[in-house]
Amino acid sequence: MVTTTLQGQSIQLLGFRASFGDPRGLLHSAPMSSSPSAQNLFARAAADAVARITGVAADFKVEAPPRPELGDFAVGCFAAAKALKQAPPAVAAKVAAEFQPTELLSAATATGPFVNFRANRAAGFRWLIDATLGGGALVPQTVGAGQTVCIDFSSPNISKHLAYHHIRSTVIGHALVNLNRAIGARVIGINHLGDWGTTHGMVMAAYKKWGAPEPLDVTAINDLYVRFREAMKADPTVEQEGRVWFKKLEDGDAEARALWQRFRDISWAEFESAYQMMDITFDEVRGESAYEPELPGVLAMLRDKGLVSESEGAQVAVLPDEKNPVLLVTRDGTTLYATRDVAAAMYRWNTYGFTRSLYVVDRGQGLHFKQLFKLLALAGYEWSSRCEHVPFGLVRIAGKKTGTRTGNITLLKAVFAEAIDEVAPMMRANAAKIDAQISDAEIERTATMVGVGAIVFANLLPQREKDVDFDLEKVTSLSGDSGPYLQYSHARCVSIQRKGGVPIEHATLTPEVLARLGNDHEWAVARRLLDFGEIVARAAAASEPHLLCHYMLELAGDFSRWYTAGNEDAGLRVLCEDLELRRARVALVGAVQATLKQGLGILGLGAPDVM
RNA sequence: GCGCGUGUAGCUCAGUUGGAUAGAGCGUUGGCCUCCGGAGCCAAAGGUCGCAGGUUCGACUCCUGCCACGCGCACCA
Repeated sequence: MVTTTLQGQSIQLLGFRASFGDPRGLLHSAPMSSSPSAQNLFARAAADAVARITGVAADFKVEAPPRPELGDFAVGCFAAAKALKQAPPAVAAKVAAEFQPTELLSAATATGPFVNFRANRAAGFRWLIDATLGGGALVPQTVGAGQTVCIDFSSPNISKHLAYHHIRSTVIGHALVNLNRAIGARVIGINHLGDWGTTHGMVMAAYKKWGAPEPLDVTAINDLYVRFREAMKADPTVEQEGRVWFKKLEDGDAEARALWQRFRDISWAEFESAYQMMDITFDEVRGESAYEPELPGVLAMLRDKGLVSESEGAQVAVLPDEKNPVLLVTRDGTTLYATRDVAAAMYRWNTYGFTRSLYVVDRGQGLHFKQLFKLLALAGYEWSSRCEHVPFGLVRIAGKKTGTRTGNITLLKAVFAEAIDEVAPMMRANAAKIDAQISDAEIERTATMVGVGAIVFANLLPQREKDVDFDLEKVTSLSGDSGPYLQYSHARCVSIQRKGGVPIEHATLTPEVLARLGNDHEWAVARRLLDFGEIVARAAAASEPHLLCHYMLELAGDFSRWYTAGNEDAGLRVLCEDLELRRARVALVGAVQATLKQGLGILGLGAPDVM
């Protein structure tokens, strides 16, 4: 009922939008650049000051000076200088000389071609305490408001385990879901299960041929597949049996359907147990099979538009400037995944009317998506320009490519289990050291959070397009740039607040209280927090979770330096004797904790209170 | 062969639409526990940013060529 209504609406929408022609410029430039509204107030004030004093209307780039002594916000005067036909240092000097302090910015200094602004620290602390502990938000919801983003991620094949090489799509996709939600977009996270195709015919043929031990599980099903591939190598005619069974499945044969359903159910139960460990859910679990009823219509549509031709017995779509055509129907008359992807793309458009439709799939399938989007464009769907392949590099294990086809496979859950084992003893040792009462069940839960977090973070940290070579020892390493380091920082924040014994309800954090903050360590932390919103917006726009990973490490580093400084200089300690000052500092710790928790949540990591 | 991607410290990686002295982690060396939890902090050593040209006031960043490695290129997904 609801679906019908939605579809009806969006079909109208389609016609409506189509009449406006190519929306690419508008639709792509908006989400792809971090809009000025993602910048914090202070950075914007700095850019405005330069624009006002120089009289040059431009959206000046604001960055952090290379060294904090220089200032808080830097604006280079290159563009303004060009417009005014003056030397950049002269323009910078003029801006600095004419600058009048405001509520947000206290000073401006020219250093060469740069103007370095200093924030009014009191205003900075006030703003971020309101944004984290009050009703505000560090991430402006306006950035993604009104956008609808479909994200196809994880999407494993049934009848196989969730293997380690699935982790990047799963983890990157999950982070993108959270990033887009964080900026206020409506997000549909989609698990496009590989539950259709010749492969599944092979599994059925194998099952009929050899049977399998009961109770049937994914291992047994996958063994059938592997055995079938072996048999194919020995006798190529065996392959035909698989094709026959897939044809039966597509033709609606009852036995084939029942068998397929069983394999699918068993597989999904297995996948779900792994997703649960990562705390991942999907808004839509819709396999390729779901599009099967629509395929004849899709093919007819493509034919009507003159896009289908025959080649070597198969039906293909020939694309301009492409060496190979898109295969739509095999010579056996069965469909291929490109056909189903066309149907899925149309379904998503008709159902959701997306602003962006992301496919978080490994780089090896770049050609497939390039051709898919091209085909959609040829078919007249201008919304194909809103579809984006979000590619990522290979996962290797000990330098070797992984995957079910290469036989080099490591189960995701096995990797998690090893990481958890690695972490658990330390959790127990720490529990004894900490005052808090911790039950065994709690320790176990935290060990899972930290072990899984280590693996998740390690796969998010490098840029998407880089290959990652998996090394268990390194991935579960807890020191340095790791998920557990972030989680540890969070636990320390909670611990300090717990021991603080001072209330930090937002209403009690008066200007007088916050005025007690101000030393360089405290400010370094605050200054970092001010960047959170822009980082999240940029990571969402670029579909690059690693931007947030690196930011989180820097935030945790700033925080660590602050509380370590208290070891040598008692005057810097958060839990100082002066209760008003203590309250102000604990509030800042609370702001850090809230931000670490939000950031960890976006990345898909838990934030333990003790660990 | 064609296409896509990657090349930054011994190793793993950052480097924000071209901008200030190219930064982290691991490892190495040396410091910091009567210290709010040492999964931490500080310091030192370590770089022809693959190579060669070009554009620019300015290039790790943009363009061209080359080299190395990886991946993809018709009936699997």
